[in-house]
Amino acid sequence: MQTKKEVVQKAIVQAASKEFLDKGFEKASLRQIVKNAGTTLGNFYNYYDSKEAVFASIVGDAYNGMLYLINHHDEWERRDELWEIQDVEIWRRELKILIQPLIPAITTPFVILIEGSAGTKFSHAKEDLLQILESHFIEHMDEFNPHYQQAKIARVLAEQLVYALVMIVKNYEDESVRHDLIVEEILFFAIGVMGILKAF
Amino acid sequence: MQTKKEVVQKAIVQAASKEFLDKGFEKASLRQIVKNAGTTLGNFYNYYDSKEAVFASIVGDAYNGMLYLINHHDEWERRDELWEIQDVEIWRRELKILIQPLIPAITTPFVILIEGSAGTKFSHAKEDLLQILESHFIEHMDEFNPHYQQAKIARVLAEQLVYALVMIVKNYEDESVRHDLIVEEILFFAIGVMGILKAF
Amino acid sequence: MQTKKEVVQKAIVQAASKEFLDKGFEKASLRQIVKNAGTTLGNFYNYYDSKEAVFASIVGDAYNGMLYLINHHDEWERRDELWEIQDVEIWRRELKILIQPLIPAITTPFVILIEGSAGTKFSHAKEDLLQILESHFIEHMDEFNPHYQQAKIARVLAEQLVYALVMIVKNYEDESVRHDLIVEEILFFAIGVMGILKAF
Amino acid sequence: MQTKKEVVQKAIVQAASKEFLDKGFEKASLRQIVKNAGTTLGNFYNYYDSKEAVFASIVGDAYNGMLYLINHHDEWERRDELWEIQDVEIWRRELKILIQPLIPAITTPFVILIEGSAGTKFSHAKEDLLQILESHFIEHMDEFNPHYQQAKIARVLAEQLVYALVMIVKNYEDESVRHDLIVEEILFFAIGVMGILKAF
DNA sequence: AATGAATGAGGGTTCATTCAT
DNA sequence: AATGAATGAACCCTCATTCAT
Repeated sequence: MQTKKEVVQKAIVQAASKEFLDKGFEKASLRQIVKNAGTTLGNFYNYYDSKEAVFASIVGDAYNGMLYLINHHDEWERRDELWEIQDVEIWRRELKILIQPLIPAITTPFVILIEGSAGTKFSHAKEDLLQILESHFIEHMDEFNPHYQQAKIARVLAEQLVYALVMIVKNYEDESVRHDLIVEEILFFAIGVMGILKAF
Repeated sequence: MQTKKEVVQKAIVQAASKEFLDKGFEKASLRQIVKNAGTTLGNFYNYYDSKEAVFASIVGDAYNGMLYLINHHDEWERRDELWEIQDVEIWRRELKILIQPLIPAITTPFVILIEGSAGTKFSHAKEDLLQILESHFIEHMDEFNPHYQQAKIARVLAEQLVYALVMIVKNYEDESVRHDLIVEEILFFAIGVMGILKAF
Repeated sequence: MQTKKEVVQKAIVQAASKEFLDKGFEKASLRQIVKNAGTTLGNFYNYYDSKEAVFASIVGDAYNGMLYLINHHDEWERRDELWEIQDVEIWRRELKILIQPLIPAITTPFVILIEGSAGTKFSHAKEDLLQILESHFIEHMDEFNPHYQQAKIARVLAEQLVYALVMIVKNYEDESVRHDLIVEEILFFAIGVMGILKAF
Repeated sequence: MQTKKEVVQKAIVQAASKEFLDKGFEKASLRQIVKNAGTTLGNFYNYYDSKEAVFASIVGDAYNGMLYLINHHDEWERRDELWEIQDVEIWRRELKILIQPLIPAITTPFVILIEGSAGTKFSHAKEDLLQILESHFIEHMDEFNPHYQQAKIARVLAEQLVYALVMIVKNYEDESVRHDLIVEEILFFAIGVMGILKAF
């Protein structure tokens, strides 16, 4: 029946999510997944066509969300007046609102997509995100201080920002905790970037 | 005899380093390593007892160095007066010197140890480093501002600092470039942390 | 009820026939059959007990017909006077009539039986037919020329005659085309056999 | 050692040849092959990269030989004067010589190539051969009797000629027996074709 | 009559490791 | 010191069939 099917399907998705999160797509074992889901290997294929199919079903939305963000990155926050503000508390307050629409995207599937998609058709996702962030940073850094010497750091910053988001999701499950930490992370990030770009 | 042996051994270590760096211990293929090293599977075992043995020989020094740093972390730089300085350029200059002894530790074996040791007896190394950093951060943050609310960010900061160092090594081979970027990263990091802790 | 059942059953038989014809019994996929029949795996077993059962229902009549022909092969055409005729056109005309009763037997189920029954209880059918034909040929050849040296060719001739009929059915769907080609084939066959048996 | 390796390799090739001959590429089971070869599945991959690789090593020469014959088919026998000869015994004698160079090509690997290559990169081989034969036949038939009505039989004839060669190899292992039967088959074939084309 | 979830055996393939030579 | 054949477990996937609903 429908009911039973959904139960097993959810069990598979949950077990698969954990496995993909822990080991990534390639090292993930279907045998382990179905064992944890309480079903059998053969039965798995009544629900998904392949290991990659269940992966896609898990990260699909996160991927499309990311694509949307990337394709609309020119509409990202242009709250340039913020950069003049010196009061961190005001920053916090503003960021908390600014970040709001991003929160639903920063979830376990997003982490799996970024960290565990090697060997799948999504393997380029992480690089796509990093490149858009890197060029975004370089652009901002150049606006802010065209004489800055260490433009190469942009790549490293992009990687660590993405990684920070990933780690927040991995370490903390509570949504409001995640929200606070993402705000704090971006605050930290913005201040750090500004700091290395100008005296203060 | 001795000479030839060393040549092969070096070839194995080099090929294995590249493989471990690219794929991590578990995904690394011994067949690929010996092929790139120009020897055979059987002969590999004349040099190392196992896949893990060659891994250990590669990351061993980095691990011990890391252990030393961890065990002597109470002797870490306490240039507290720096925190009063507002001029970023002075920070840069001082950090460049301060960082100097750390540079030799931030190498490919270190990256392999941190990123690729899952499945080996070194798998706890990353966590050990992260915990010492995390508690170190918490300590400093508490000194700096005992009223700060988001202590949980310490964990995330620790992870991203380590990750940033890893990325610098992975993305840039030139040593002086690495040095500059590490300085810049730590500068960015310090400013960011200070920023979220207090108004400025 | 009855009506619906027959519709489904016919759909199954039709889809199965195509699948068995294309791939033979063993390579045929039940999943493919039910998909093409517009029903489900489970429902298939309300109509047939097994993959082999539907196979049997398809080839059963062809098999019994073949059995009948084999068991009554001593009553086969003995139009011995034909062998004296030299005019091919007369042969054609006579064969066209002689072949008539055979035509309804040379159909898709017959082809499936001969070509696709490996792995079923009908797997011996092809061999049975070949043996009767072979001994039939040997008998005729011996009558015709007792000094002929290559009696072993009888086996090969039997196989290729059967195969030719199979190919005619497989390649041409139009019944009158089939009829013409069967006549031509048997004509070709008879002339060839006579040819290698004697000068003419 | 080399010796041992060759023994196993030969055992694999022999067992695989039998399996491919009996079941064709797709239905052939590697597990069955290695069992009959007296080795293990894992070890098989020390000798061949894949199931298809061992298949290719078996049929490769036969395929190249066939390609050569196809590409040089315009140089095939043009012993047109033979067609005027009425004495079958002379035909036999001439064919025996004419066929000689073809014999080494008509072997077990050839049979596997023609009958068992579905699912491999050689799957088109049979069709290639059939098409060249069919057009060859049509050409000759048209020369011989431009008014002949049943040109469609050319396809059927091509298929049964190839099949006859396959059956000769499958049924008889002795080389001289094969030679005699191939001669007889082609003799039968030529006479049959001539017969349906003209009165005699 | 119909669904499709569940099972278990088998398919080809890759792997680190052992060992006789 | 060097070879690579041999092993056995694990990998993802497909299959015909059964059965509760």
